[in-house]
Amino acid sequence: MNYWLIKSEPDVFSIQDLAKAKHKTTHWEGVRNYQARNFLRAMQPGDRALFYHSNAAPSAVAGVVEIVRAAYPDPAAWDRKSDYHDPKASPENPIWSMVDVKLVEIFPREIPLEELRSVKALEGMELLRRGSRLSVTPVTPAQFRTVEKIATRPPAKRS
DNA sequence: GCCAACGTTGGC
DNA sequence: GCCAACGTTGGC
Repeated sequence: MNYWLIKSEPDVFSIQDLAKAKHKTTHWEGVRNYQARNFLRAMQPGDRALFYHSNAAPSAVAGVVEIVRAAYPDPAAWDRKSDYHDPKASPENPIWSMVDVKLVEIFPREIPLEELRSVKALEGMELLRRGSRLSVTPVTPAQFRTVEKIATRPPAKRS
């Protein structure tokens, strides 16, 4: 089983929206970056992912989801009316993939980016890399456990 | 809203 | 295949 981190702008789709969705499940559509797509394709049912709110105030990890369906074609790619439309995509040549994810938990408190940066055990996390923009990234089991642990206890005192 | 970092496009 | 121009992401 592998661990990941997936980003979403809460104004577009938040973890609270996921909690309200049917079966607390959604299609993770709209990934339009090849590297991120390839990570989507490496996901397997049972894998878990941190749900990160980007472009938020503050940006933060908000909870955990489970991958419940492996990658399959993202039909929004050839939907002319979709924000995620790609003129090069078609049903015969889907280009882009999506997975289905299901809510596991909303953390009792969000962990802001600034706090993640202060945690020694999270050094090297792709999200924290300077200029990192990938919306789907792998996370090590140790990093995943560290984030889960931090989420269930009060914020550390900052020096 | 600004802007740095990054990815993509297209002329050559 | 290089690289400038452009578009997007996302922190702040």
